[in-house]
Amino acid sequence: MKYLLQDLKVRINEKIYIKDPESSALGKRIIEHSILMIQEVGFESFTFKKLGEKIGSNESSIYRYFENKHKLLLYLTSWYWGWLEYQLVFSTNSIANPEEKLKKAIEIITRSVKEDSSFSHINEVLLNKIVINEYSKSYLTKEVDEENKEGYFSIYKRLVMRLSDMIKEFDSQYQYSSSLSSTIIEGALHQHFLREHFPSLTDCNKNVTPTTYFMNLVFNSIKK
Amino acid sequence: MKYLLQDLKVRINEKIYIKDPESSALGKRIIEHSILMIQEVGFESFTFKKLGEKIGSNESSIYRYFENKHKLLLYLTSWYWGWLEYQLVFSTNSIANPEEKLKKAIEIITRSVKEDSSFSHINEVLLNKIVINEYSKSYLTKEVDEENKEGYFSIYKRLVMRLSDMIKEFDSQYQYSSSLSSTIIEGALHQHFLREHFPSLTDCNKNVTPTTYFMNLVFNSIKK
DNA sequence: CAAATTTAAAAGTAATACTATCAATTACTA
DNA sequence: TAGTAATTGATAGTATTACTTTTAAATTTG
Repeated sequence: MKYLLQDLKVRINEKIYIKDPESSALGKRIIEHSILMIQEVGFESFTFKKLGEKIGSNESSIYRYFENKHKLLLYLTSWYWGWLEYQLVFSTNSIANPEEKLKKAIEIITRSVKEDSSFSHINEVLLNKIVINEYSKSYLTKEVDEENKEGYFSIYKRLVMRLSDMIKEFDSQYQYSSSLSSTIIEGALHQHFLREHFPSLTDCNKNVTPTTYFMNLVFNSIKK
Repeated sequence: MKYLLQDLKVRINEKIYIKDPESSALGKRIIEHSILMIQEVGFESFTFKKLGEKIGSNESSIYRYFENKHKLLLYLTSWYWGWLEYQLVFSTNSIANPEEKLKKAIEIITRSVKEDSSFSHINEVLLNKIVINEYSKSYLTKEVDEENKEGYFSIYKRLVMRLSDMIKEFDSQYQYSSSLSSTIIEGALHQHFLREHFPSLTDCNKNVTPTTYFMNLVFNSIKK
């Protein structure tokens, strides 16, 4: 898997950035250290000025890559969903049995990332944490409809639909495959968050993972 | 119901505010118009300065009630959850049958608020929309653990636990009542949001409500 | 090697998120 | 009902954020 991903580039909507950060050393440094910094101080306290200082570069240089930090968040989270989508497709592609396939899909989507693997400048473990803590903020805005029209969320939407399709393939009678798919993807992030910060609101802990819970939920609720 | 709620005051953790907004006319105007304004411009663009202008009062006067807009959001959402909890308890209290009780609970928690009812200065319909769009932002912060310790989320937690208890009452064998409860409460907000902004990611629409979906999900997944 | 592009540095602007001071108003209390 | 306390409004001020602009130096590319 590692090897296969080596040269994969996640394709991000070009309107999200001004200049492709993958196209230069500075761009890659911006991505690398923005992940470290957002994880460290949180998205609210994160600024381009601080990031500039950290990477020994100037604020204005960063603005030539991203219009603002919201767009950078869109970039990072799009990258994450694209990376996850790749894993999903790669791992389920060869599975013919719909049940097995769906099981594998849920496993990949709900597990937490524990190994920083394939991309030199992108730490997927931290990026996973950023998605858990910050992804909602990228769409819970007044501009969501415009940005959706521009296609800023298309990778995420494609992922939800892929899982939805697998649910339908497993049980063509089930009526809520899209809602269930979006519930799993969003709900998994939420359960990971609760496990960390509100343990009394979840049954997930050291032993029980969100994967266990969602696997049980899905396979009990459909195809009875 | 309306009449019964008339004199109910939702009890909010005293550390959330500096001065109780229920204790003065100005305080009530702050609450009333902050709801209108946050709904109108979104939480990010909302400022105490703008609110002051709107209500013909001074920025600094608002700061005497709330430390910052984050605390105000905590106040508003706590109030909402407290109000919802009251409805839940009131409506399910007399139901003895665990299945019926749970059904009623899910209905109350997942429905959208369509009538501005009981409190003169609080518009519950708009507040419901604010909770859908902004609630996550109140806990997806670096300060969440401290604030949780201070009890800022206790009403919400109590609500999740109440629903969790009802699930357990209905099926004592089910192992994930807390996770399921938190999934329903958070997931309902999410499905309402998707219905509005990402219709392709949900099966909820004009006819199918989040209530329909969650009712199906819950009663198929437990007590088989 | 020259031209084009990219980056760094510095300075500037408007808005945000407050804090402090003081005077005017209102409320409460003896 | 006068006196005191509490509340509010007005003004001003600070530090930070979220940018934009300009210019010059460095780097890349053809």
